[in-house]
Amino acid sequence: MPEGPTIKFLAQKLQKFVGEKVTEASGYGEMDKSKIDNIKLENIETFGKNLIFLFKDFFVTAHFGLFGSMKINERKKVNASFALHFTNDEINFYVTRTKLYEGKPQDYFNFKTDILKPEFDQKLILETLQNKFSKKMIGDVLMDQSIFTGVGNIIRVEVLYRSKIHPESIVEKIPVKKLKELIKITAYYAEEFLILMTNDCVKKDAIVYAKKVCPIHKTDLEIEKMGKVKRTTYWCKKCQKLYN
DNA sequence: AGTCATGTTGACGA
DNA sequence: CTCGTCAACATGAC
Repeated sequence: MPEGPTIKFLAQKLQKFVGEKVTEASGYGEMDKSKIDNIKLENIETFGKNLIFLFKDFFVTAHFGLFGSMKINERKKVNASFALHFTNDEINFYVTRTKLYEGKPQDYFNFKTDILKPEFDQKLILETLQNKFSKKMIGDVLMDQSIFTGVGNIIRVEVLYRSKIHPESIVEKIPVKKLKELIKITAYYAEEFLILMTNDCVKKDAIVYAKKVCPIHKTDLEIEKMGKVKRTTYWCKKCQKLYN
């Protein structure tokens, strides 16, 4: 269900709970929930595909994996893996993995890599690509959460098409100008994705993801589980140049 | 009904 | 030790 923008969308929906008192937490997940006991929810934010609930001295991350979902004041038939209870409300999470951390998110996460944060640092991303990922295929690197935090398969496929870069291109062979363009387009498309979320148009408005034909050339798209990520990748070999 | 998926982790063996 | 492979995940859309 989630890529970074999906999680940010959920975080926005939950803002009304900020400042409220959490009476208790429940769920079959293994995380120790004893500290969440009549405590104020200080803030809700995100890091990539993690939803973050901040309390005074600690915080909890919630990750949806592939099947995760969330309901506000509604329950599904199956038990929740995690739930936050308020005096009159509850937030239920299904198939969601949670983890509790002491301290602040900034102690653990570098917001400069998060494609949806104002702190997203395009120059840092370019340097990291050149220094640590130069021999790798760009289609693989885009899915790496340590450098493109929040990118999922839809974003990966769409930004490669929009940048006209073949997914199997090797990072060091791609002209710097093209790499910069790719990074910029990734941040831009992440914002677009978030807007499309509100109208449920992400898949409908995707250009190549889960499509069959390139809209420019009217020719069949390549559809393959490429690289190490082995995720279904859609590309047009006429539009997207292979640098290798 | 079978298949496939917006994701990650941990087990296992080479 | 490190890498590839595979399953698992109270799932859900087509």
